[in-house]
Amino acid sequence: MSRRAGLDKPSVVAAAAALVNRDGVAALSLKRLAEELGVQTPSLYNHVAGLPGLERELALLGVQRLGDALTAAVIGKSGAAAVTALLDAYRAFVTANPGLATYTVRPAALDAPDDAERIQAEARIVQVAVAVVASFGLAGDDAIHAVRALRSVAHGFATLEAAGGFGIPLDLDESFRRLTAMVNAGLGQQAKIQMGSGD
Amino acid sequence: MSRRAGLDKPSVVAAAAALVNRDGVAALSLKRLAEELGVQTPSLYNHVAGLPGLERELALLGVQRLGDALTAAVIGKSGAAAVTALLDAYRAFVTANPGLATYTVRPAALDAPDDAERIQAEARIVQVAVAVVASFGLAGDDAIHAVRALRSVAHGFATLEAAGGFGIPLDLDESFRRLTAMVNAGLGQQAKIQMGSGD
DNA sequence: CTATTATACTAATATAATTAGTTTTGTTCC
DNA sequence: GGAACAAAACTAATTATATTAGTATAATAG
Repeated sequence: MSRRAGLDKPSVVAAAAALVNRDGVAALSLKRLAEELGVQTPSLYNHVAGLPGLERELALLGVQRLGDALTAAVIGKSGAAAVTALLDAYRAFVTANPGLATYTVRPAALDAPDDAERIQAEARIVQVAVAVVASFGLAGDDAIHAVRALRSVAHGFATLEAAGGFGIPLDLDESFRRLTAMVNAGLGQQAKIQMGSGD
Repeated sequence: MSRRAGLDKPSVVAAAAALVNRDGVAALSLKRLAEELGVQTPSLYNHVAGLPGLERELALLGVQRLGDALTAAVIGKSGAAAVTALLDAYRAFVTANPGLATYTVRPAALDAPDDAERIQAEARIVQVAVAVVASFGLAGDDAIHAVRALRSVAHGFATLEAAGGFGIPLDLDESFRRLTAMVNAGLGQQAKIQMGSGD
């Protein structure tokens, strides 16, 4: 039994992510995390800058992983297929990482305007979404409005689902399919209007 | 300067609600709340059952106020006008009460299945939403799917907006108008399908 | 006016975050 | 292989908060 636990920043952050995904963000404490890692609480300060620093790392990890998932989901797709894949991937990410997903909501720009790494990771997600709506024929302000709609729908449904907010025993997949269809129809309508205005 | 601060449960909960709306739910502590009320921390235990009890009261207050707002918004309306009013009222509530709204997400049934007061307040909101989609011509499972869509859209947009999640300087009201129009179009489509299946 | 209750208090305990300073382990360089 | 260095863990101590127990005082009912 060596005195070295063999920790480093990634392993500490990964353990914290597992903790918040399992027991919720309210359950995160350095004490508890240290116990799970078989180490004394102050030892964690060798790897993360206290609780605020750990939360920053969780936010970065969450945004990066979400960006990876969304990017992978839409590769080679366009139009309605891309929108459907994007929404499904967002929902799947939140379902699989309910704790981590919580940290992806508040933009870095508000609390840490100098955190280029986080801001860049967030920008990548917006870029993916913009590309998806572009493949639908939307550009400019229309594209931004459309991205906001996509994000609202995906975030709203997935967050409520993860929080256990849909109590009635009726197929959630079907609810999400219908919501996705509604979004695709709405974006198609928008795209038609936009093309018409180009004359 | 009397020794009595004149507190009671409603005033303590109201002060806590103001605190979380102003500074966020993470800023809520009995210490801080007691300071704002000009009292020592343990005195709060005469009015609420510690921090967990206070959070329960905030959840109840939030769900009741949200129910009031939604009910008032849709009185005398039906169809698309009712849906629009419902979504607008939800968004306005979250904007005006970002902290309190946080406590309305997780259903009481999960943590406190015996808390009849909270569960009833939550049921009232569902009833209002069901009535709105019924006025649109939706019933049964279709109504439940529609209510989930409404809630996802409203919750998603309003939560992201309140969290400052929409960074790009483009009119948020216009984004919400388009999202609302999309929902109304989608529900209208659903209603048409449902009527057709009745033959 | 007295008895009762409610409200606020002080004192004490427990848990968690954080800082400071120390020890031990692993690595690098000669 | 041994010395020097850096990294990672530790112990000890401080601070902040929640909570409980027990006490005193103000408001109120009879």
